[in-house]
Amino acid sequence: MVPLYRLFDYKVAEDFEVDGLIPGIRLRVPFGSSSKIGVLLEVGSDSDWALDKLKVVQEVLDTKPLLSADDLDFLAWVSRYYHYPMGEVVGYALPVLLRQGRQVKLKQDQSFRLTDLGTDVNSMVLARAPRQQGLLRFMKQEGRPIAESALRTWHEDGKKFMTELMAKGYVELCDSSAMLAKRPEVGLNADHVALTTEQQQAVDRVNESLDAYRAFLLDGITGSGKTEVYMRVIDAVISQGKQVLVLLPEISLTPQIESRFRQRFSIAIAVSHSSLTDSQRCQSWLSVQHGHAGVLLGTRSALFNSIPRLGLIIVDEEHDVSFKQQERLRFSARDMALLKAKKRNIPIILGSATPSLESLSNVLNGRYQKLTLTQRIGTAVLPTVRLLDIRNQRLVDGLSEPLMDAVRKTVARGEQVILFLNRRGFSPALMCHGCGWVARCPRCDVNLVLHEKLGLLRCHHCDYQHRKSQRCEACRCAELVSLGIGTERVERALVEAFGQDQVIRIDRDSVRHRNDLEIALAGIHSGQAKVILGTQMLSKGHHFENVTLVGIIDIDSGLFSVDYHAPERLAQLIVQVSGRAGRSHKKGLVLLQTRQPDHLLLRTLIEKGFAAFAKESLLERKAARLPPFSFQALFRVSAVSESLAMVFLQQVQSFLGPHVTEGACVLGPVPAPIVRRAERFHYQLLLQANQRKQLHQMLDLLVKEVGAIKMVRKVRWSIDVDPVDLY
DNA sequence: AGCACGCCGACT
DNA sequence: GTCGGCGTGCTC
Repeated sequence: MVPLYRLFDYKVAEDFEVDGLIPGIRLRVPFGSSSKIGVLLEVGSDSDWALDKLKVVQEVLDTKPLLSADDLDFLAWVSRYYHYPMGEVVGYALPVLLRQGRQVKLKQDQSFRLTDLGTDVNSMVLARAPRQQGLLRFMKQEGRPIAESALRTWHEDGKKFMTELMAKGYVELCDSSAMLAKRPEVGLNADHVALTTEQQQAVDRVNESLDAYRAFLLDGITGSGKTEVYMRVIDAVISQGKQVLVLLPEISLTPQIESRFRQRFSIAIAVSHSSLTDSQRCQSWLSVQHGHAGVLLGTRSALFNSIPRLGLIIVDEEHDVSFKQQERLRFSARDMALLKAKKRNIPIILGSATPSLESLSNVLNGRYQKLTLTQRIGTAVLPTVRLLDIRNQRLVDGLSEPLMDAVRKTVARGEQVILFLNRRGFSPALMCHGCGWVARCPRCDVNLVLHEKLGLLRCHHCDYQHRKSQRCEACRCAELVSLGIGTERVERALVEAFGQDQVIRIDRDSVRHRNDLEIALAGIHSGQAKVILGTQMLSKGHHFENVTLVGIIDIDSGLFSVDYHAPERLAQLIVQVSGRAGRSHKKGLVLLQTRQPDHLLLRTLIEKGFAAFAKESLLERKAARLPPFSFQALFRVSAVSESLAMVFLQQVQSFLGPHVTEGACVLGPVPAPIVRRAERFHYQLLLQANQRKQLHQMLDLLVKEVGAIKMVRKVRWSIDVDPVDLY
């Protein structure tokens, strides 16, 4: 598994038993001066290389393939689509331990059940061991065996307490495979929850086409019960003996869904995300690959798990940008999930309250079937969303008087406020009043952000930082002005108004570690903090009961960003935070500060909702003769010297000229961290093309061509394809 | 990506 | 003399 754009041929000894050579097995092979683990992709009798120059396979590591023909086909497609070395892509599909060539056995997931003694005994005998008592009660309540893996979600040390109970003779081990083979007849309470008509229709639609590819967009507002729909469909799929892949955008969302699923399904559930240890991850991978786990719940990398009996894919919060990996293999898990579903000929559900425009466009052109949930479950009321016209308003540190007034009133009522500002630091630019000099990053094409408290100027792209001096670095005069506002500056203003202990700031600077966030969230839940200020970080997955006012400090920058996805992201944010304000007991208020109160898209969003906004946006794009979705390829070119990088870029540009039909080539330094000296020169080349085929042809040619540019062999590139009209 | 090989400066 | 810095090229 090497990061090279080609494959390597090997031979085996003549008397070798060839039957064991099935694509997908691991091999140990000599490579250069060392040896490496490789995955067998193809078996053949000839080679482009001279046969006597081929080296001999050292060891066959598996008897059964770890990756099926389907998997390899999918990986090859990914490799081609993103122009990323096959070796690396295959590496993504295997957990670290297997990649290292280790022999790992799937540990049998043990299950525990009550003995007769345990069933009869009164749990009060364990009064002095509350945890054991709790566990015993839990098991009685469940009335079925509990798998060891499920025990861990009950309590961190669940296994320990179970061992104690076993020693006392209240529980015993039982065969978990027998238990997993069929669903217990005893339905769990969740099954008794009646579905709304809409939910039932959605479930029925999907269930009608469980045996063929079909893409569904489950468009349901916050609190409309999407998860319940997922669970019903999953139930139908696993009772056919098939497996389900559920992709979630972030780790923080996995535990809640995991526990809901575990309560609901008796079949083994595997989870996969970055905070597992290598060994846990490997076990989880194997349990899915062996077909033991019926559901795989994970973040974007779970897409690469080998899932032999895959029967359904669910992508929850499909609009979320974290489905797109922004490093190395820049794949979009959402797009590749669609591809996988298509290739396996199985249904896929994309769920969201604020679907991506790509999805909505695909609904319009008939490629996806839309399932809509409009009713909220329970009593939650949607808040009022209002534009706050700040034209001619005096802003103090980004806050207008009407907004501050609303904040004060809310706090006075003993309720909480969330304010959003998507910019960290004190101010996004530092300028000299005397000569106009602006602090800029020496490595990137961006302004440095002032972090006042730390006395630093920082680059938010590459983490470059240096001390802020009192004088202008160009003319040495002392009149430096901070332009624009960041969270730090707003925090200062809020602290002045409400006092230190009433205000809490949540952004990447204030919460460095996982624990920091938990402490901050605890401070919010306890009600001590009245005004919560944060970046996007705060907008996902957290529910605060007492928040009745949400303010977004600056929405205009989202309307006029160079990124043409910015308006929909803004709209998604607004809808998302609206779901956070005033739950259950009280109607909330969402205030949006803007100087564009008549902006068509904004008005549409607020008056008619997200669906109308999206429709309008699509029409607007059409009117502007923009393709609904263009391709963008991003090359990160790193070369040993700037002049070599330039040579490469010129070659590429002249080469691309005739192949790009529409849209410009943008050439320039890319903001990127400097890792090693040799990677000093990063350039990005942004391409837009109308047709996927053309772009791919172009990239193929380019890859060949780059090999021919002798001078710049050290150039490395990665290609980032923007969401496309895939199926 | 690793790793070897090879070419130059500064050390016991 | 040779140790080790990194620039260059190769991996079936």
